[in-house]
Amino acid sequence: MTDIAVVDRSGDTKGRTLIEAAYATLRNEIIDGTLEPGAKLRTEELRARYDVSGSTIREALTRLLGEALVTSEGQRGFRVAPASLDDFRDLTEVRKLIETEALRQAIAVGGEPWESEIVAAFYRLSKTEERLREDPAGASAEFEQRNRDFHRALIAACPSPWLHRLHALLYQQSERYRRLVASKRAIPRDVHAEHQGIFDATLARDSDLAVRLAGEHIERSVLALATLLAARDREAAAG
Amino acid sequence: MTDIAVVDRSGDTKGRTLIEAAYATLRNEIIDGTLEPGAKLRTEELRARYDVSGSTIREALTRLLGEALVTSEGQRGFRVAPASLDDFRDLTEVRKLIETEALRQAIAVGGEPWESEIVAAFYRLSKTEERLREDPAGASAEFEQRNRDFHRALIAACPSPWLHRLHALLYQQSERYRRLVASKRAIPRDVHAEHQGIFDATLARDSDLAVRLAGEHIERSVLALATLLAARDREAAAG
DNA sequence: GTCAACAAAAATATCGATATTAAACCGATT
DNA sequence: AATCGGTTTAATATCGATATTTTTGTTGAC
Repeated sequence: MTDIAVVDRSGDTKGRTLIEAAYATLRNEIIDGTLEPGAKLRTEELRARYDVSGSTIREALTRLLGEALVTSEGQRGFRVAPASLDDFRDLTEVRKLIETEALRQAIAVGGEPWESEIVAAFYRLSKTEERLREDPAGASAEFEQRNRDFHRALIAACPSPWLHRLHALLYQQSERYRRLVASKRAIPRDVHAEHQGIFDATLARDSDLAVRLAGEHIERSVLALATLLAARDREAAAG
Repeated sequence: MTDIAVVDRSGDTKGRTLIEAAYATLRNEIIDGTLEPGAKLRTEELRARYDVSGSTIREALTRLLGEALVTSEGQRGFRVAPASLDDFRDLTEVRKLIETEALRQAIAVGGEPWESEIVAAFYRLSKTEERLREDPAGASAEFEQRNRDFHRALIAACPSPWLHRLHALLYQQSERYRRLVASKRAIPRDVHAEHQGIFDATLARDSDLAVRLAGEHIERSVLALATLLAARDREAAAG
């Protein structure tokens, strides 16, 4: 006679089913770095932490397998997917390919509702960027959310479900790396100006320019991480 | 030591763990059409059929979720992913994008080992194509295998793990549609000639031509399915 | 000291049963 | 006839325990 008759909906962990809840929590913790790349994911430990059964955890982990956020080897359990600069470089190139194609298609067919959604998303993002300048730590989660919304709004009019699916997959992957950079206060970038450029070009229906700017925007994040890691290596060597 | 722990499991239904075995079998049955698009996947039924426990089936199904071969809705269980001409059209466009990019990169950096693997794969494929002409039903599984091997060999030298991953995902999806066409005896296509063209252009390192031919090759399968479905609709209307 | 063989110990994979939820049914009411 | 409520039935989601496999640790030989 345990007490859980109604699914506990505490915190950011939404999901009507227990598996979905565990899945969402786990995913967040992997993306925001709480669970570090390569870390072993013991079912017993997680089971205790989330207060659910082993099979429930197992199924949540299996889902993350499909999103390449965890790996699983034979009879040796699960781990958080490893992260490396090489992987990020590769990921970024492919994301650029997908995202720019989606953007091009969106610009080609998007109508007024699409445009106004972009305007709204850009406005919200800009507001959060201001807040971020005052309170870098506090507004960070909100910034990630709105950044994602803005990028999604840009390509929302792209008619290809598969492009959207792949984009979601790749974006999520890169979000993990981005947070790593953000948490370690990397070189300051004028992200707002970059967004503004993409925004203007998109609404002006200038495909080539929008695609070019978006591509550069995506690439810059790699540069940021590479610089960060290089600096860390130097520190490690010196200290 | 970089580890891509994704087991190859191409084709066969064996696997070290029961879950993997169930997963492989299920996947094959979905791809080859034994389990029809949209069909309900009751755990109890599958449990009995494969003689394993419910959770085992459940986990196998969850894996297929990540490959978009099954869908799952809230508390309403699993189904085989639906198939439609629209989906196939979309899928094909995106696959073209990925596969041609991978091919371009492979041609740019591939060395002699890559070339010789292509020659070997092309030879094997050609042999099977001959056999297929005599025994259309019997050699079909082998043809699928070798066709896949050939396409994979073409892009094997592409250095991007993410492109390979996406390609595998999309290729698998389209394989399901292709088998549908094959089983219904569609309009005859000179697939061999198409393969020959891609083969020649690739070994000649003519990126633009190879990419163009590969793109057309991929597109033709859509045409085949569209024609087939149109014919079926006419029959249904008439009969 | 290194290695191998083997015995605990830990972790994973798998099971069968139970609790929860959605679907099917069915009669009463408008 | 169609719709609404409540009841039964079927299916799913979840659990806790067991069977297997991997990892760890120890001892004895070389």
